[in-house]
Amino acid sequence: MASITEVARLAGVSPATASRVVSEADYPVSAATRARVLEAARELDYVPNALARGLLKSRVPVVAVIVHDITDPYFSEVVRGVEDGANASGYLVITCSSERDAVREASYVRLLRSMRAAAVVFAGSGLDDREANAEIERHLAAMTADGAAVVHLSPHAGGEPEVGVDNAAGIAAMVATFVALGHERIAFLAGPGSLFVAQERLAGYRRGLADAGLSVDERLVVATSFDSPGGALGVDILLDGGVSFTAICCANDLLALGALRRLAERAIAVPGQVSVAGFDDISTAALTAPSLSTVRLPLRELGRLGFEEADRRLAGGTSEPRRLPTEVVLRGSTAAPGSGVGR
Amino acid sequence: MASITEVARLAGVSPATASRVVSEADYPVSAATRARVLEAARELDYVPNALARGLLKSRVPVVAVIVHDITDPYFSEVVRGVEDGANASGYLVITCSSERDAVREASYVRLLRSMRAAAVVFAGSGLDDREANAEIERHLAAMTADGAAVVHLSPHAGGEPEVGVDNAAGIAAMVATFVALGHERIAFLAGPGSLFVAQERLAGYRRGLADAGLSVDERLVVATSFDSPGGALGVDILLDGGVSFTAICCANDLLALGALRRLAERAIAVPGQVSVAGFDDISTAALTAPSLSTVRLPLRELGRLGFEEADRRLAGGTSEPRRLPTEVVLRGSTAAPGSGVGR
DNA sequence: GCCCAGACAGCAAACGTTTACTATCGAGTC
DNA sequence: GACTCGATAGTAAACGTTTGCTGTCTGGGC
Repeated sequence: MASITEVARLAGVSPATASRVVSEADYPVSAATRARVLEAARELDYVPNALARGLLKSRVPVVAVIVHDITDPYFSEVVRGVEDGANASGYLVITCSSERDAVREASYVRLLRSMRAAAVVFAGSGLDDREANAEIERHLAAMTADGAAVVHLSPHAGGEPEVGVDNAAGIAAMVATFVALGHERIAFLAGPGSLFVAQERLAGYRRGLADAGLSVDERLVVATSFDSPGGALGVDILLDGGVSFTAICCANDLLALGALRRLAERAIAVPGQVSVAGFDDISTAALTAPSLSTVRLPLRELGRLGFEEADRRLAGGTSEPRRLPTEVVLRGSTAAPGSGVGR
Repeated sequence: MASITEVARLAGVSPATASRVVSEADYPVSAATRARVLEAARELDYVPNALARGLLKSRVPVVAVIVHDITDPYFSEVVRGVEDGANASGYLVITCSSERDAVREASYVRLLRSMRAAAVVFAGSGLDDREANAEIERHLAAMTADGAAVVHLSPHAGGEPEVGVDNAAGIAAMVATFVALGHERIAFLAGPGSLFVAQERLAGYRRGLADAGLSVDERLVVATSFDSPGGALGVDILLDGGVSFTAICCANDLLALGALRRLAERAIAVPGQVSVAGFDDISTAALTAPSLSTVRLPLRELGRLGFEEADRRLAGGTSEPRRLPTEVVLRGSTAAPGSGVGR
């Protein structure tokens, strides 16, 4: 591959001048010289070496997004949002999927540090591993000290996200919607208690019930994994527990999808007997039968704002934490209380 | 951030020696010296600069995956497969989403070239843009000449994929399954004719019918976009066309999901009146009601093998093109012919 | 007692840029 | 006519590694 030196030689100028032309530096170069350099660059199919450039500037125009699971629609939507912003600003986006393994997350962060990535955006909440988290914090500290930006989009061990979503308010709004429809016995599929987001959403459920003057029946709160098998399992636990309820509120859509499926398998009509609602509004939520009522999160915008926050920090700015609003979306899976299940 | 020079100074050795220790070079270093260097590195929280290293080796341990749309489960599953392989071999995976825009794809490839990525894996098939494709080819040529690996997982303008899936055989098998169930009037939602994959799948449909001694009714073949709105639109076109059929075979699951939804909206029973099948077996295919019969593609394995092929090429090896087998998965959306629709 | 090999360590060049500093030149200023 | 200044161009250092080459030292073989 041609280097700037060769371009300079072909154009009959010094590497410095060639560099000033191709990197569009703010430095005067005569029109004639400029043209000759450009022509030489074109002829040699010159593409600047980002490594050499990055080595000098100790930063490479890359923003990394760390997600729990790239196949989870929640995350891919956020990633797309980050890309929207980043690409418009000339950054490349690296997506790193930790598979919910803190050690893996740590090694990604280490690699990003070693590559001098300009920014790291954490899309998911923190994981549960003291040692790995300590390593991550060390790397992050070094990176920020070096001028890189770090942004969280979910609550994490270090505290509040710089840009986030009001999880608790969202769930509370869904609960209020159920109550308005006439439901009083509302179950909650909570996801794993170790996840910060799950904790916030559970808190929203409690708050929603409290706001409506209803008390929480702990037997109706079940914690499983954060995916559709977890939803199916949750329904089994609920049903086999025998406690009565007319609605199931889920901490995310994947749980709700699994719940819908298992309810169908166990011949329980939705929303005839039981209403179901999810959270996130992933694209498949509209495709199920019945279609899923849920709480829409502006995921793509969350990602975009996450990038913008990073960009602002990169430029030396700063700002207040920000919480994006959510919106209840009613579809086919919710209705006034039906016959319910349990005694 | 500490450099190897500082580590060397703290350990009281030369940078060369320090480098040989931390990079685990095949060069003798006395145990005592080694220990001192390691200790110094630990103390300074030293992390090697991947840019400097890459500049010297003119390669950075990164493999890039180029996808059409990161939110499409097909692609995220493939990406995960690539990650499986790459992470195990010490590579970082960069995911680049072209949004089906060849210009954007070209600028990604250019950036990857400038960053000296070790390998580029194209997950989706080529796009339709002569000029952008020419630029991409130029970059790719330079990269391969420089020792990088390029792997395609789908048919593209340059020819057959190095590792791929037997699309035509998969669709043909699905058609054969329909025929075995007793269907003779099988519609096909084809996706955009400009996509190579879509072309292969359409060919599979034709072959499947031919194998069964059935002729193709062109009025039952409808080309739309490759997503769920496309599926809904396709159903509308078929239904409004008034031509009779008892089954719909779709070129991918997203199409089938959209079709299922629209059929439900138009009160057509699945599989009571019409059977539906998809292609890909994305995870939501099992979550719909009725659950979707489809053809399972080993997407994750496709990604993993794609990485392995790249790895092999990086090591100077080469190999024959390879086609992965598919498998028909029967779920709730297919049955023996029902009353059908149309006259 | 001399020579040689092998183990170990350091020097310095090289990778491809960018940029602070210096040099040249012509034009305007007094 | 000497001086200053702005516009251009070039020189060389620096970013952080790796590695070929050149030593130095120790021990063993003769």
